[in-house]
Amino acid sequence: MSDSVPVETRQAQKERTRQAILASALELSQTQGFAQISLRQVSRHAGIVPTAFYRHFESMDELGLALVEQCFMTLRSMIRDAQRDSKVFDNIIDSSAEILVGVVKQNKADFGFIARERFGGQSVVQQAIRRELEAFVSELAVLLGRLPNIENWDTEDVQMVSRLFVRNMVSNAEEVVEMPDGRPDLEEKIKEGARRQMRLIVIGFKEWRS
Amino acid sequence: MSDSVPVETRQAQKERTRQAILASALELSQTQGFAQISLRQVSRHAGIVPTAFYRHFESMDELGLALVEQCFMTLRSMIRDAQRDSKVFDNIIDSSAEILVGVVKQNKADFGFIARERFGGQSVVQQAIRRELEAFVSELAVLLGRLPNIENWDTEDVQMVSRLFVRNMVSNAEEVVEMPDGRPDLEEKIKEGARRQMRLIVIGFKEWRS
DNA sequence: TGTACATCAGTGAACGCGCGTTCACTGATGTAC
DNA sequence: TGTACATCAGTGAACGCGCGTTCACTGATGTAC
Repeated sequence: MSDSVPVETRQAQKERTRQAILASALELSQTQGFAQISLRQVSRHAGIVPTAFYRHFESMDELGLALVEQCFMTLRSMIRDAQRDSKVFDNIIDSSAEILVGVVKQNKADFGFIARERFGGQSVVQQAIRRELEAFVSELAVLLGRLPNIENWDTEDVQMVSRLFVRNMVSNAEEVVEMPDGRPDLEEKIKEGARRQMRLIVIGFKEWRS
Repeated sequence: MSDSVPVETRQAQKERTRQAILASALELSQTQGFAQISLRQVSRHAGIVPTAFYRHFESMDELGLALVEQCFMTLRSMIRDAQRDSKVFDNIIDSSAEILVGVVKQNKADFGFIARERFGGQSVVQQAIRRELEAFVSELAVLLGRLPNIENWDTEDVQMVSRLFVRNMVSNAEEVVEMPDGRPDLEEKIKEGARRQMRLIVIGFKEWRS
């Protein structure tokens, strides 16, 4: 291996730095909120000089949008996995609560970002998150519309229930994110709360329009 | 009226300035979020010099806490009025939705502050809001516990339902706050959504524990 | 393969700016006599 | 009532600091021959 053979390609090194910037921004925004962190802080944490930041993002706004995209990919993959999981068919409520709490716990940073920056963030980031959340409500509405009790509802009602579910999902995610580490008792409590809320809503389904 | 007779007492003038600071901070945080605004911006908007700020608040943190208190007073007075309103007894759901949308619309700034700073704000402000919201959930739980369907539930269940209501209240408040002015159609849609969500939860009450 | 040139991620100095906070001050309001 | 002093909300200059952004640069990686 001579000196002229690079250990890593230029492209790979650039990608590594980009990921370092994204990870730094996500970590720093956990304590302070994305809108409060500076380009210089992110760069410092990522181990580059402030001017090098511009090789990857035009501005903090653009970095924020990249983070939104990343966090919603995590959220979407959660739903995809839940759909594949056969246990979900046997017991929608319990397994949904289980999956929700588990996935959120594994991805606190991502879900925390969505919950936190949905309001209070920079307006560009806020708008992006709201757009994504609204899209997510519609996607979930399609899934819900296939369930036995709901298949004959009109579109607006299904959309409303979907919104109710997403809201509670976000709220529960917020709780898990706030949860201190190493407190399985609290985790179980949140899971139980999520289960009860969903059961309450589902019971409502049956009697709806009566 | 001689020159030596003051038009306004020193104390009254000081209170006026304090209110100007609070109002300025509330207005400025609507667009940027409280954590993003500076002591100098608030002072400028209130028509005083930055150093005069310190005559009223020790820091921006203290100003934030004062705003939290102010906003929750608005929220509590909403509930108090709702309890007094006799229409509420005839039709809890419809009149609650009506009151919620109406009051929030009249106090967009206050409710917006709570919704926005609950996450993403400075940590002191965040903590204060969460404490107040949790207290509010408990207060509402006491009221709910007196309702016919619920009076025999165990405490935790009532607390959970109360949390569900408060969450949806906050979510609906968020929607009203985001609502552009002069769109009665949107307002009606939110009101209708709130009505449906509450009805859904109330239907769940009846079948609970079945 | 070796050489000569191009690319471009990361550097480091420099800039002007708004920030929070300090300090000694001013002058209207309030009070004691 | 008038006078002399105390109080204190608001002033204005000054400070050091971190910020975003500019610019010319460096030197390893990539490419053409």
